[in-house]
Formats: sequence, C-alpha cells, structure tokens
Amino acid sequence: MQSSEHKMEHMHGAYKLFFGALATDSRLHLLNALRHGPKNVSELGAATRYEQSLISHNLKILEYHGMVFPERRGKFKYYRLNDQTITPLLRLIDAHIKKYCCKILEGTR
Amino acid sequence: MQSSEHKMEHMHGAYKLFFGALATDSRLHLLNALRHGPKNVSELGAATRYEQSLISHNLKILEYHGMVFPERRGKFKYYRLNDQTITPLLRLIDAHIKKYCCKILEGTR
DNA sequence: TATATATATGTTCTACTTTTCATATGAAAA
DNA sequence: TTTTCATATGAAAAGTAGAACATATATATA
Repeated sequence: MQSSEHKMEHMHGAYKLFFGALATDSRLHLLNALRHGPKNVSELGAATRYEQSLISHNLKILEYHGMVFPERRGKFKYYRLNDQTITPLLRLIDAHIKKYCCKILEGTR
Repeated sequence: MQSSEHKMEHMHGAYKLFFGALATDSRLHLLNALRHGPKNVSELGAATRYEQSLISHNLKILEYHGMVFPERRGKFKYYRLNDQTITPLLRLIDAHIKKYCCKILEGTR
C-alpha cells in the first residue's frame, strides 16, 4: 500500500529517536528498575546507583518518548513504566534475541 | 520471578546493541528498502542513494543482529528482511508512536 | 590469466550523545 | 521565612558511533 510507505518514510525520524531512547545502558537500567512498580528519583538512584542528575536527564528522555509517566506526590516525583507498549515490546525483542542473537548473548554474559 | 530478572540483567547488553542497530537513519532506510523483497547491494544503493561502503558496513550490522539474511547469487549478494520479527516489531512501535509521540511526529514531518 | 564488476574491510575524521559538575527550582518542615 | 530535602537544568568534558575515503577481496567473463 502506498500510503503506508509514505507514512513509514516520514516516520523514520520518530523511529530513530524511539530506538535511540532505548540504546543506552542507563536508560535500559532505569526502565528495568521500574518493572515492578513506580519509583521516585531517589529510589531509582538507590536501585541503580546512578548519579541523581544523570537519572533526571535520562528520565526526561524516556518521558518525552512516552515510555514512562511522571506523577508528583508532595516533594517526590514518581515515574511509572508505560506497560501498554514497553512491556510487550521487550517481550518481542526477547524472543528475537534468543532466536537470532546467540553470539551477542554470549558476548554479554 | 527472580530468574527472569537475572536474565533481563545479563541481556541488557544485547538490548542495547539491538536498539542501537535500529537507531540510525541509514539502517532504517535500508530496512525499509527491503520491505518489498530481497535486494542486492547495488540495488540498495540505487534505492537509497547511499554510498556503497556505507551500505556494506550497515548491512553487516543488521546481519549481525539477525535483522536481515544474506544469500549469494553469483557475484551478487542479496539481503532479505527478517519478516518474523522486524515487521511485527515495527508495527508495535507504529502504534506506540501514534499514541504517545505526537510531538515527535510533528517535529519530523 | 587478465580485466571488470560487485561487495567487503580498515582507518581516519567528524558529529553526536552521554556523563559530570555546578547551580537552580520546587516543595515541605522547622 | 529560613532551612532542608528532592528534583531539574545548563554547560563543559569525555566517550562513542557513523560517514567517508582508500583499498582489498571475491566472482565472473573475456
């Protein structure tokens, strides 16, 4: 279908940004730390051992891409995972990696 | 479950590489050019207007991640998309982008 | 086997992204 | 309202990956 091609074409930028948002250790660790429920920035710091400002910078990027949602509670700010899309996405990629990326897995173990 | 957490942990490296492989314009364009069937390197060059060595370098990365599969035919080498995983993956992300990344889409239009 | 065509590889240069550090803002408690 | 704790922002430094160019290999054909 032609229209879907045009769509694909002008969506490249968005794809690139989307994948770029997931292509760093720090942001993947942050996402992982959120898998069992929302956490505020300090809790994320305790969980990941990352510096505070690094966490803020990277949460901002994740938020911009709709991968996490913030909610202020008093002086804390809680972030929760977008379970609707991120969780199934990671599941799909799990399957891909297991099937097609054996070498990579060995390298990272 | 604990075991899945450990798995997630030592798979971070693979995730990072996986997403990194999709986080550039050139590789996304190459994947897109392959959506309607296999193409050899020259044909990819004609379709994308990228320089030959750039295409080879990037195909190598895509191949390493199991996103495309090569097949030699005479002096040509054809690459085909891994439809099993890449296509549904892109579809999932389409949905995410449309729903959560309106601002990004506007920026890239 | 010499030549032409197709693809791959190695290396350097450049641009971009992440991290870090310093500082600012925001919210609550004393 | 001053102090303290939580988070955000800005800018400079450090690290990394992509692009470009030159060259090498592979396959075919004359």
